[in-house]
Amino acid sequence: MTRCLDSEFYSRPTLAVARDLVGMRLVRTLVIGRETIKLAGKIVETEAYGAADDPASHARMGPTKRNAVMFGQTGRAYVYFTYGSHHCLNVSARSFDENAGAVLLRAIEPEEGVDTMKSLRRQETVSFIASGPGRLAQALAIEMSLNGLDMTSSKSGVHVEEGIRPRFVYATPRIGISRAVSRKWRFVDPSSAHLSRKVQIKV
DNA sequence: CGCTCGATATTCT
DNA sequence: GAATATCGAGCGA
Repeated sequence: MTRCLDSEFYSRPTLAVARDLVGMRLVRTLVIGRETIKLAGKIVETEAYGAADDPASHARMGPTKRNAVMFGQTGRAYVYFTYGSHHCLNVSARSFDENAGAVLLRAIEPEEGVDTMKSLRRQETVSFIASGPGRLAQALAIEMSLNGLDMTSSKSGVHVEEGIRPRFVYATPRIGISRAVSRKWRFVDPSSAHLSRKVQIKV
């Protein structure tokens, strides 16, 4: 039995949590009638989002109905709907001296339940089946009803297990934002071929 | 391959 | 009214 990451793990600086989640294993448990389906994959890409001091964060203006989870207990699923068609999955994480924070899960390498992910995505191409926050959410059947879910329990439906982390991770600017572009708060597994975008290597 | 554009909920101005 | 933590279709080279 692999250890489920607990609130101690998530109650650390958001940046550290985002970095350390790379290499961990994201697990989604779907119960359909009498059947239990397990979907899982290695996290290969994350982004950290902070509080008032982070102009790119949903939490920058203070708590609202949408971002409330970022201000609550750590280790909770922060799910939001964006661009009118996509869900994104985050996990709340912060140290005690920060008042909001979350880590956006951007990409996994599918390991278990690949066929179910394909049918949820309506795609056959496996290489990018869960690469990109919208695709990841669709491949794992993430919806608004999961917002606020306790991810520190393996019974909740979504949790993260201990995994083998790479020796180091790349830190790059976050994707799709226009403020605080220079902050390198995106973390990727250097050896993964399943990233939502290729890492720009400086020459 | 790379670029443009439409979809369209939620929040901000 | 404008922007957005996105994706995929359509088009041209």
